[in-house]
Amino acid sequence: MKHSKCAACKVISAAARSLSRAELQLLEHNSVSVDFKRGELIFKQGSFSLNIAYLRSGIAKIHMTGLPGERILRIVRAPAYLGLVSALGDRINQFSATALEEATVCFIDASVFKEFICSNGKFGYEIIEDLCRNELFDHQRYTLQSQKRVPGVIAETLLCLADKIYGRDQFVFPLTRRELGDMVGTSRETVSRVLSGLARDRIIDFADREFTILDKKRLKQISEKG
DNA sequence: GCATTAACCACAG
DNA sequence: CTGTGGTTAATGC
Repeated sequence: MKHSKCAACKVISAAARSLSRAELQLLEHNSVSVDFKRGELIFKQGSFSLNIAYLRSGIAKIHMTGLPGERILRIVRAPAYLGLVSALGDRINQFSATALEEATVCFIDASVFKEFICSNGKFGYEIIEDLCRNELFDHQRYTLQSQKRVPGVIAETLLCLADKIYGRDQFVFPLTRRELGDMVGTSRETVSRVLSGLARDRIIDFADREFTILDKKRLKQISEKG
C-alpha cells in the first residue's frame, strides 16, 4: 500500500486531468494504490462503497450474484473507474470487482471525489460522460444479446474482447468456461460446445485459455445473424 | 408433428 | 475444470 503521486500518474483519468494543482494534492493525500494478483477480490458486493476504485493497470471483471447465480457484467481494461455507478449511486456496492490478471487499483476517498464533482465542473462533466458512455454501451449490449441465440452472443463476446480489451485477434482469456457462461448467460456445457464448433469450422482456434480468431468475417456473420 | 435450441445431468479425463 | 453424450422442455415452421 502506498500513496500515489497523482500529478505524475501516467494513466491519469480524463476527469483528474482537469483538476487544479491544489486539487491534485488533495487527491493524492486521499488515495492509495494497491496491487492485486490474479483472482483477488477488489471490492465485494454488499460492502460499503466508501471509496472510488480506479483501475490503473491490468484487467478486471465486474460481477454480481443474483438469484440464479453469478453474472459477469463486464470486463474492464485499465485505465478505468470500476463501479462508479455503485460508488456514487448507493452506499452499498451492488456488485463485485475481481482482478483477472495482475492489477493496480487506486482507492480514492469517496467524499473527496464527490467534492470534486461539486466544485469542479469540468471534472464532473468528464465523470458524467464516462458514465453515459458505459450506460449506452451496456444498453446496446444487453438489448442485442437478449435477441440473439447463444452462438451469436458468444461470437459477439469474442469479437468484443479482441477489439476492445486486447486489441488483437490472439489473446489469453483468463476466464473459465463457467465464467464465460456467466458472462453470456448460458451454461458451461453450451460454451464448450459452441467453442468447439467454432474451432471445427476453423473460425477460431484455442488451446485452453489461449484464443485466436482465424476468420473474423465469419465470426462477425455469426455474431450478427444471432 | 417434427426440427431446433439449449438446459440439466452424468461421467471421464 | 473441461468435453461429450443422453435426455428433456420450450419454441418455431
